[in-house]
Amino acid sequence: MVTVHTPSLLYAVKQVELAVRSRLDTIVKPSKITALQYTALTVLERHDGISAAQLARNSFITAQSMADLVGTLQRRGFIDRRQDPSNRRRLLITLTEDGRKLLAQHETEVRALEDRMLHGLSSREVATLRRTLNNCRASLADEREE
Amino acid sequence: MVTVHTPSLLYAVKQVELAVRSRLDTIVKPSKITALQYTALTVLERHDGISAAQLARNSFITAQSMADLVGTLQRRGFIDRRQDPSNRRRLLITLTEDGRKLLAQHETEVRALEDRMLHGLSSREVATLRRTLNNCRASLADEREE
DNA sequence: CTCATATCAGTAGCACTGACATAT
DNA sequence: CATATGTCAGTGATACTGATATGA
Repeated sequence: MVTVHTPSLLYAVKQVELAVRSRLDTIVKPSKITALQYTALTVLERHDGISAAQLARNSFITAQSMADLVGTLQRRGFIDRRQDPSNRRRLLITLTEDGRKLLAQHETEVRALEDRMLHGLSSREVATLRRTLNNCRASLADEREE
Repeated sequence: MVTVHTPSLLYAVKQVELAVRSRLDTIVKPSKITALQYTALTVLERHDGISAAQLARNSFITAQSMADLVGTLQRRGFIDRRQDPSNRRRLLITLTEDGRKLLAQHETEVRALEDRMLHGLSSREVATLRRTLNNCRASLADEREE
């Protein structure tokens, strides 16, 4: 019989993400959006004027997949896109007022969700988690290691 | 200061998960399975004789969604299901020899992926990450807080 | 010409709700 | 009766490949 030692940390990350998505979906469901769409809006809030292609690279998915997501958010009126003056091929994304309202609408509950996730952890442990996760993300994104 | 506090840790977890899924999909693609299917097999390896319903609860998805995944793995011959002698309604899942072979086939690369994710972290930091993620998962799963 | 960006078309996997049968 | 498990049907999202057009 073949026995394999499974990489439990890859799974631990997945587990937390699954739990977060489940809870987040419940929170934003009244607004008829998904957890992924909500998360994309929070990214756009922090990266105003980004393009869909940049967003796709940042999210480790194809430009085509991101186009779907962005198209949905635009049709729903949560984002606007306008040509980059310095490169007419690029369409820069900005949140609309409706988009910002949507984020504000769920802000309290989402923050409570994060607090719940971090329940029982010291501020030092939270800081370490943040730093460690950013490190993991950077290591996985590093093209030189491919 | 009028700064909207965005829940950056929820996003940090999502980012790492996206990166892992992207890399893992590439690794297991030659076997014509997805990262999620592979991950499910690693869970079954550690929880032999679990039911699909239990697996669904553990993964924060519906029993119907899990039935899809389990059905695929069974059709592909990676798992078997047999009636629980103590409850004929339940179907207990076990890995087949093919399932174990599949896991063994990608073991080295998947372990390397985890090592890559943890690159630059001390063994102490890795231990802390493991403990912290388990804590996050437990806090999010806790029904009493709903 | 090459590269990046955006898009269209088609396909597959994933996850949901609702309904239903069966076993405890 | 209620509860848990499994399944079927239908729908929507997510993400992929391949092809195409356009601009730097």
